[in-house]
Amino acid sequence: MTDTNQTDAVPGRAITTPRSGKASATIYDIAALAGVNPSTVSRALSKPGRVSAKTQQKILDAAEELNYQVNIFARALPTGRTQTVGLIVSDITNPAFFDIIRGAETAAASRDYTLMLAESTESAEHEMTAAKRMLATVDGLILASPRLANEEIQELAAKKPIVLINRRVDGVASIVADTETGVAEAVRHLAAQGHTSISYVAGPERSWMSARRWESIKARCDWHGMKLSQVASGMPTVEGGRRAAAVVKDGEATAVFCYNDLMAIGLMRELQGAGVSIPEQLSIMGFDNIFGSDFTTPPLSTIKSPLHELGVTALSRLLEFIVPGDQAGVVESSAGTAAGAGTTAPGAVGQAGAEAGGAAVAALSTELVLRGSTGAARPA
Amino acid sequence: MTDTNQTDAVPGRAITTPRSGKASATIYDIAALAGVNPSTVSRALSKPGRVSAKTQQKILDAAEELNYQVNIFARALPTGRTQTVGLIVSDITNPAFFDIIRGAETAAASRDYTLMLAESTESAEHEMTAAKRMLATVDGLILASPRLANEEIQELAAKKPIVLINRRVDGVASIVADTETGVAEAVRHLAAQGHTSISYVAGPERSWMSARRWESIKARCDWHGMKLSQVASGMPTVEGGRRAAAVVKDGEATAVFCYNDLMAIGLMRELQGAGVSIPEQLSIMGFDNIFGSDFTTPPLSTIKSPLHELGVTALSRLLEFIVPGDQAGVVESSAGTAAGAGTTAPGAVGQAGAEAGGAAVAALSTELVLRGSTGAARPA
DNA sequence: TTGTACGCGTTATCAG
DNA sequence: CTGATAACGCGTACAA
Repeated sequence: MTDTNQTDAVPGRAITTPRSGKASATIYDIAALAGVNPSTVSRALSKPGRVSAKTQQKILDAAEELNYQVNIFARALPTGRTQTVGLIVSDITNPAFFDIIRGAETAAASRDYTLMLAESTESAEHEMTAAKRMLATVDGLILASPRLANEEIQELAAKKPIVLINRRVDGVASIVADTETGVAEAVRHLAAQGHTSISYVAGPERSWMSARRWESIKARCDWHGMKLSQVASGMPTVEGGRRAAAVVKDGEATAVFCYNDLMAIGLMRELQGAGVSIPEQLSIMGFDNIFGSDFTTPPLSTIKSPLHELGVTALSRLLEFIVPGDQAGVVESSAGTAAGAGTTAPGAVGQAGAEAGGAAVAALSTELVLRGSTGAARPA
Repeated sequence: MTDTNQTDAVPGRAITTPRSGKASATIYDIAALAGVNPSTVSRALSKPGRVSAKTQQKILDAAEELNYQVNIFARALPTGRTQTVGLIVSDITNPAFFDIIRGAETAAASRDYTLMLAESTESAEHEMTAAKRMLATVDGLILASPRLANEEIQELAAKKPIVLINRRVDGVASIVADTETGVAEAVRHLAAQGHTSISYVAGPERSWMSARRWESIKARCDWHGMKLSQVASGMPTVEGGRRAAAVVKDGEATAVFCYNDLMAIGLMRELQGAGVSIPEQLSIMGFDNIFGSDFTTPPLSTIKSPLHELGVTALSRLLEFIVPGDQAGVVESSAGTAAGAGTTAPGAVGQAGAEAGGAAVAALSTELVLRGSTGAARPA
């Protein structure tokens, strides 16, 4: 049987489009069934304990029988809570994000929150549009590597709780991986291999993280007395990396850091296509350790980012703002710092920044992953 | 300055947690400002045209001034519409899905819908949980490669509009890529290279698409008089592919199809690790053409799926159910088939399946991408 | 502990 | 064409 049409199922049977899937049960229905008042039902279901054990049971049974399900919109109206959080990433197709996404999604699901996803396609404008749309619906928002200006982010943060990933903005909560450790290892390794001149292929201009990585590398190179230069900047994609190949090839550096793995892969492949052999003639180091970075030949040396943890942590942090009460969901129990920003009043000026539990920090640090794309420096 | 703490921003300034971001304007506010009745405002804003031009203008101006924004929850209460659709994928970290996700997200955003994302982590149970949670919130749902049983899917479809990707279930709308063309090309190619015995590494038991691909391959092999056997089945991941290596190695087949690229990559790498050279001793063919499939050595030959289009099309189709009115958003203008399932009454039995515009079909077909992992059959 | 009554922001159904 | 008014489903002071 040929099977070409892509739209429909078995012929003869129409696709069922439930116009009005029988109106699901309300607390009124269950109140009637249990012989109590709707408000009692509401109490029993939302704050267990403020109702007698037997009525509680009756209500629960009735709810079960009618397989009741709260109407979150009706609930959202009086409370403003939606049990939903948003996540905006700059590029869904960048594998670096899907670990973040999964981390956030998993953490959200485990706390009975639902995740809304949007992407900005590397555009500040799109990002703002998506953010605004989401803000109407969501209890809080996570911005991963946002391209927005600081003021725009603060503006958003004034409306709903916001947590940033890999970005710092005054007055806004943020989770950022510590680049220092990984970079220190990486530069030390390169130095040991005889490299003395390094270059950095930067990411987008608006990328806070790209600047941050540059700074870290710069600091370590200075320390080792190595020369560092930025040779280019472009889209954080494979194509962006390819575009940088020409400049890199003409440079004198014997090793190059790329803003991320995507660029590193693009750069490497383009260079190889032009006849330069990696790592004999040039060492290449990426960032993030994304899916596929070990598929290349040679496999990519890179600085691994705690992507998954970034997502999980950001979500936990966001939920702390939204539900100041519970401490659940945080995997590592940080030292002892109990009071977070959650308990401080709206405009309170507390020193919430002081807490940096040892465990949590370790979990968010970067780490060198040595593979085949780096090696000894070519003779001068 | 050392930069180790991952949680907070600049010291001295507390993180702002807007308890009550100034209650945004309601239609009452704008009614007062425009000197009309709230209900008139509602009309003017929701169904333009049913109000006089001048009051319309006054209202629009007032709304602009107060930068009014509908409260979607309040709206959802009477109407049931949320301007939100859900997408559930089986594995967020599978690159095959992110093109689908992006396609759906983009299409949704362009129609002013927001996308909710969840994953089932290859578990039917998780999938059901996620689906139920979403059902309460969304106007419709897309299930990409669901692991649910047919009855469960029909059960869901009875409540809200649902569109399946790469899965067929009686009575439920679905978008599936046509495997035939790509497979035909692939098998023909293998036959020309002298292969006479092929094997198939299957995906999960519950994967409808895995069975479908097997059938397509089987049909073509029969046609060419080639021998085909299924050697294994497992998780559709790199690891799953690795696990199949042992069995494949002992088999007599000189070429192997894998359920997807992830498995193909895993299989290839494991085999190479065991000393077998690809494609000299064994040809490997993947499915989907995911990100990274061209990074391997040799680069993977594969059958490309129209991932992005799958996402876009599924979303458009879903919206046709939700908003039967508009035809926008469909990129390719199909031949002439105007009437869709949208106009049929709830329980109507129409032959909605007959329409299969030429353009749309072509866009969803698969295609052979020949790279280095396939070659001439090894001598018997 | 439980019932009463009202508000949340919109849409929808009536009259006028 | 426009103005009242009643839902929509739930939370919650307040009273009993």
